[in-house]
Amino acid sequence: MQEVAKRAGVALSTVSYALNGTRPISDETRQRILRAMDELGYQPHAMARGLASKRTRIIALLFPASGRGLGATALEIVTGAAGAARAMGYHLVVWSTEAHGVDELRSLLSQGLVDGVVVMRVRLRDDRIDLLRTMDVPFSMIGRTASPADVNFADIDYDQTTREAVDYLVGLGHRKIAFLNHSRESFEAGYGPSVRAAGGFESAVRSAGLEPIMWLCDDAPQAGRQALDELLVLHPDLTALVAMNELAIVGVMHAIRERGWRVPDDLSIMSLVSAVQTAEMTMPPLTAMTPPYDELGRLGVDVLIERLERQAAGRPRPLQGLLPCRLVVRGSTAPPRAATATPAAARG
Amino acid sequence: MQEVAKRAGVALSTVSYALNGTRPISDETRQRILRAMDELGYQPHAMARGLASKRTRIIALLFPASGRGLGATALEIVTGAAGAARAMGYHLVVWSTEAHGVDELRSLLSQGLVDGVVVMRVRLRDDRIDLLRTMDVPFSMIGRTASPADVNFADIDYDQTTREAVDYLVGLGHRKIAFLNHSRESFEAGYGPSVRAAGGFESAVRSAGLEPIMWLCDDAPQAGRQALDELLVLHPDLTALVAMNELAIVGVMHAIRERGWRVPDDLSIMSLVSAVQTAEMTMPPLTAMTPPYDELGRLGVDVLIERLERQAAGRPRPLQGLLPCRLVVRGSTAPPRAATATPAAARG
DNA sequence: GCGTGCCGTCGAAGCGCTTCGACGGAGCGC
DNA sequence: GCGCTCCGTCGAAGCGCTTCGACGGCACGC
Repeated sequence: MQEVAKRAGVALSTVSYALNGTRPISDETRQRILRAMDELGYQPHAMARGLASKRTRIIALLFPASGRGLGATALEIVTGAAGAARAMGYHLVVWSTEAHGVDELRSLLSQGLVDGVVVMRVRLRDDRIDLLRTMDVPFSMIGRTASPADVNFADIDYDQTTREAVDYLVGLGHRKIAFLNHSRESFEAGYGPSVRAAGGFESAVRSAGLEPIMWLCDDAPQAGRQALDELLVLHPDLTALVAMNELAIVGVMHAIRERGWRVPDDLSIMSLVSAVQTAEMTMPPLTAMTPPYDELGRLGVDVLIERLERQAAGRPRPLQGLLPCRLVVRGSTAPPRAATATPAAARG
Repeated sequence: MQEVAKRAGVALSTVSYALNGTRPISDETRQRILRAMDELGYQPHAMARGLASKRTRIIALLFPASGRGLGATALEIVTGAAGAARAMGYHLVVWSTEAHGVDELRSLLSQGLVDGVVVMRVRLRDDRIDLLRTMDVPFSMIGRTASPADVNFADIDYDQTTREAVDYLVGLGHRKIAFLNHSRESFEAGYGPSVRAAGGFESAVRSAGLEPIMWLCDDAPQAGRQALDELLVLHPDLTALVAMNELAIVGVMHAIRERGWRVPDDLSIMSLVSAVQTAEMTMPPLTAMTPPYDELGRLGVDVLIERLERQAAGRPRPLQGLLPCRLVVRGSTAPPRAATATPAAARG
C-alpha cells in the first residue's frame, strides 16, 4: 500500500480514503491511485483492514450439524449465501454448531472474527438467537422465531405457498385434500416450517370452503405407508394429498401402487417445499412447490449486511423477506377421477 | 490480554507464549495465566493474531457454484470439513468460484485471508490447481487431478468401491453386469469419479472372469430409460446393473416396471457412490455403495492442516487418503432368477 | 485585499496480537 | 567457587491497514 501511495504520489492515508470512500477524494487523484493499484496488482490485506477498522467483512453462517432432512436443500442455501456475501465484498465462514452448543458459539463470537451472523434452521424458540441478542451481535435469520418482530430475516412464505398448492388442487377439482406433515415431535418442538405450513394449509383450505385434514408423520417411507392407510380409513373419499415430508411420500406412493391405484389418477400428490433433486427422484416425478433456496440464502445475507452497513445506529425497521415457493407441475397431480361427479363415496 | 497479563502478574508477551506454546513456560505461570483468562472470559482476537503472526487460521473451501448433481453430497462434505476445521482451531470460509473463475480466485487469495485452500470437485485437469501451484498457496484436494503426486488429497477409493460392488453382485450369482456411468461429456471432460469408477469397474469385472460392459448416460430419468432399453438389446442376458448416476436409475427402474419386470428379481441394481438420502428415495430403496462424505470433508481439511503445520518446510511426502464407500444392502439387489441355471438367453 | 469556509490531502497514532533480542537467575562442570 | 549455559520472562518493535486532527490552498464575500 505504501508502494501504491508512492507510485501515485500521494500519502498512504489518501490511498485508504480512495479505497473506502471515507473522505472525499478528487476524481483525478482517485484515478491515479486506482491505476497504481492496478499496475502493482495490489490487493488490500483483509486482516489488517479488519484489525484497524474493527469491521472484518466476514460473516458467519450458522447451520445445524448434519441431521437428516436437510441435504440438497441446505447446500443451496449455503451456495446462495456464499454468492451473496462475495458479491457484497464479504466472506462467509460456516459454523456448524449444535454439537457443542451455545457455549461454543459464544466463544466463537468473542473471537471477534465476524461482523454478524446468519442463522439457519431457526426454531420458533432458539437458544442461539437468545445468545446473539444478549451479546448484541448483529444477525439475521433464515426461517424465524415465534416473535421475530425486530429482527431481519428471510423465510419461505408458507401462507402463500400452501395457498397456491391448495388452490392448484382445488382448481383441478379436488374437494377432499389432506396435509401430510412432518413428525409429531418436530411439530410440537415448534419446527417453524411444520407449524407454519400447517397453519397456512388450514386457512387456505377453509377459505376454499373445504375441511382441513392434517396428519403428522415420521420422516420415513414406512411411516408414510401407514399414514396413507390410516388416512384412507378415515377419509375414503380423499383425492389429493399435500405433503411436506419427502420420505413419507415415497412410502405413500408405494402404498398406492400396492393397492393397485395409480398416481395421479387415483390420488394426486403435491410435495410442499421440495427441492428439485428429490422431486425428480420418484415415479412419477412430483408436482411440487419448490422453494427458492438459493434466493433464501442470498436474502438472508443481504438483510444481514443491510443491517450491518445501514442500520448501524437507530434501527429504522427490520427487513423481513418472505419468498413464496414456485409451483412446478410434474406428473403427480391430475384432476380427480370423478371431478365432475359427486365425490365418490363408493371407493376403497 | 493486557488485563490478563496484569491479573496473572506477568508480561503481555508471556501470556502470548502461554497461549501458543511458542516458548517454554513454567507450569505454574501457565496455570496462573489460564486462570486469569478464564476469570476474565478472555478470548484472543482472531484478526489481531492473524495480522501479527501471518497465520490466519482460516482456510477456504473451494466448491463449484451450484450445478446439479451435487446436492446432499456436497453438503455433507462441507459439514465434515467445517467440523474438522473447528476441531483444529481453524475457521472455514466457503468460496464458490467458477462463476468468475480463476481471476476471482486469484484476487481472493491475494487478500491474504486464508492460510490454505481445500479444493472440492477437482477435475483431472484443473485451472484452480494450476493457480494455487503458481501462487504457492498451500492446498489439498477432495478428489484429485490426473497426477496428484506431490499434493495432499482425500478421495474416494474407486477401485476398492467398484470391486466391492462387483464382488457383491458376483457373490449373489450375477454373471452379466453392466456399469451405467455419468454422461459422455463429463466422462470425456475427465470428471474424476466417472473416469476412475469406469476403470475400477473394468478391472474388477475382468478379475472376476467376466466381460465389462459400460454405458454412458446423461443424468436424467429419461436417459436412464433409454439406456436400459439399449443395454437389453445388446445384452439380453443382463442380470445386474451397477450405476453411478442416480437420476438415470430412476428412469431405469421405471423402464423395468413398464416391462412388467421387478427390481430386484429380474434385475439387480446397485448404486455407486450414492448418498443415503437418494438411495432411500426409490422403491425399492437402493442397495448402494455409500461414500463417507463427511469423512471425506474432514480428511480434506486434516491433510491441509497437516501440510500447513508440519510440512511447512521440506515436504516429506504428501498425505493421500483414499476412503472406500460402505456397502449398504437395501432392496434393489438379489440373486439372479436363474442363478444356478445357465444365463437365460430366452428372455425379454 | 484579507478573512472565512470548505475541500482534499497529509502525518501519526493506534487496532491486539506475535516475536525478537535481551536479561536475570538457577544449575552445572571443573 | 567462578564462569557458562540454559530456562523462563520481559519490553518493544512491528504486522498493514484505518482514522483523527491538522493544514494548505482555493473560491467567495464584504
